[in-house]
Amino acid sequence: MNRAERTLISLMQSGHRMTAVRREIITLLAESDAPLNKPEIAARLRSRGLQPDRTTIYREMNFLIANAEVETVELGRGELRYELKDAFHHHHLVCTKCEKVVCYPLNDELTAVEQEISRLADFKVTGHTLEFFGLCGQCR
Amino acid sequence: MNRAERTLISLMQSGHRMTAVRREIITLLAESDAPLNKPEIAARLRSRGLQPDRTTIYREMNFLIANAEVETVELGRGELRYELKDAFHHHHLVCTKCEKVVCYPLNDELTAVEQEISRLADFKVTGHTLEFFGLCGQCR
DNA sequence: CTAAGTGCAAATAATTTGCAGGAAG
DNA sequence: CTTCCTGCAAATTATTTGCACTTAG
Repeated sequence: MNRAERTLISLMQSGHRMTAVRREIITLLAESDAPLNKPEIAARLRSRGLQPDRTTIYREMNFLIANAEVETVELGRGELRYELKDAFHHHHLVCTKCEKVVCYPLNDELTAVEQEISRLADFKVTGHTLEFFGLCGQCR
Repeated sequence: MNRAERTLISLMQSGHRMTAVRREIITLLAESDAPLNKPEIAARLRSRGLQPDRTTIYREMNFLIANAEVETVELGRGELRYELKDAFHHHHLVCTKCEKVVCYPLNDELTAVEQEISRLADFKVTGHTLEFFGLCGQCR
């Protein structure tokens, strides 16, 4: 069972309906190796024969986020990108020249830092975002 | 000489003009303890007696970024926030309940990670963004 | 004076909301 | 059948561009 199937089944088992738009958004996010923004999602739906109204995409992304199946990512351009929630926590390497994005998993390099913050700053850390910018192999 | 004055002088020494809007944006960013978005900047300019057109604010933020005096920050809401470039590299603690933001400096906790990325992923890291989310002392 | 900055209008794009009709289960 | 989903319209907000006028130096 792949990522898309797992997500589809999880939502249906929670009693949610499975519409064509919902199924295809989940599938195309599962097949993408980088987070996508809304225009990209709309374009990929079109190439799959679906042309939902923009409103539907807005509402569907909110639905998927509310149901914890999708996460947002920000890569420095003031826009939200979306990716399927994954089993493993990961970050991104963003090439500032060709804009390519690849995922990069980190384990507990930050847990010591987060504990130090809780201690020094009176702040209970529950999450973080970490993105790296630079030049990919082809662009350097 | 404070941060605002340093920025003003740096720009003028580079041959740039110092207009009222430019001076006040720099001053209010220097006085803010958290990055501001465009509506917040507009509101603070108004309370200082300036009501520039939105266009002017867009252009001025682009100018300050192009001249490396201001940086953008993204805090998970799909919008850009702006802060004066500081002498020390820092990150942010964002309270997910009251939305308060405080700065948090880190030294070289990530340099080992970045070196590992260069080695393992064929990617030359030139920068990163790191933001922490959680509950501040008053909200936990 | 002259280049840079500004306001205004216009065009475009992004986002949100309500409502009525359509579809999943 | 009943609830959820969807499209459409409308309102609001955000962003960009051109052009003529203003101002800093």
